[in-house]
Amino acid sequence: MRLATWNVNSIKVRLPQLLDWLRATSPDVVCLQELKTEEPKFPRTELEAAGYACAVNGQKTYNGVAILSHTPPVDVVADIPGFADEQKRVIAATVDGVRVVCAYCPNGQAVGSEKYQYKLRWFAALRDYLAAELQMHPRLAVAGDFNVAPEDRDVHDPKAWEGQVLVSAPERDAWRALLALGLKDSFRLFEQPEKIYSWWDYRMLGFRRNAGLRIDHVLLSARLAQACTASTIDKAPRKLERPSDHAPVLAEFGAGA
DNA sequence: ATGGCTACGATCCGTAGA
Repeated sequence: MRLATWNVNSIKVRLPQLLDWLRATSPDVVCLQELKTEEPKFPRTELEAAGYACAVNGQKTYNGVAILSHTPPVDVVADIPGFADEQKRVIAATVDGVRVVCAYCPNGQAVGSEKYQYKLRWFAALRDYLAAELQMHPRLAVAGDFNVAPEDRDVHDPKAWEGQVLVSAPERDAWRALLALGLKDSFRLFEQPEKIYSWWDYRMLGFRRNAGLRIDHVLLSARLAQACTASTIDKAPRKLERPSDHAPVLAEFGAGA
């Protein structure tokens, strides 16, 4: 199974690129974030024609997540159960016996802001949710835009970013609380080149300068981590005209999963 | 020089992203 996550920053604008990328890459499961559209306007027909069933949790203008899969997703659950939240940031489904949680974690805007407090509350709720999911599903993958660069090596200029939102100590603590559940960062299961990122600012020639952050991740339960054979970031879509500011992240599992 | 871009929904600017 090949699983991917991609923050597309508007499904409407990025649909042609997504369809091209699905044809070129043929992932079995794709987690999408920042659809920025309501479910009725989600391009279900086009994606079904491309061979993907869709589970969608949409919202006008902001947020919005979906799971696409060759095998239709079952036991679909939207949002974090028991956590009151207007924002559509989570959808979960089971595909081929793998429980997939697609997450668009809050940005946090600025350390200490109202949105930052919300981000930390949200991560606490996610941790509790994933702890319960792990009890039920030994084969669990959590894929999405986490809006946290876990370590300094995930940051192009750690000195400039020190203490800022996306890298601050409380955010990294929230990330490590997910790892403490037994989840593994798929990308770090393997030797990787240096300076690999998943997001580059549209401004300041961010991509050309490789001034990026690694904030999009695939977390795996122990069982899936054992069976994981590769995890990569595909920079190709970021090079296109009118790209998303995020690149897709992939994780692949062997038959032993 | 702390901006610079992109998307959205309402205009011809404000909000948000990260």
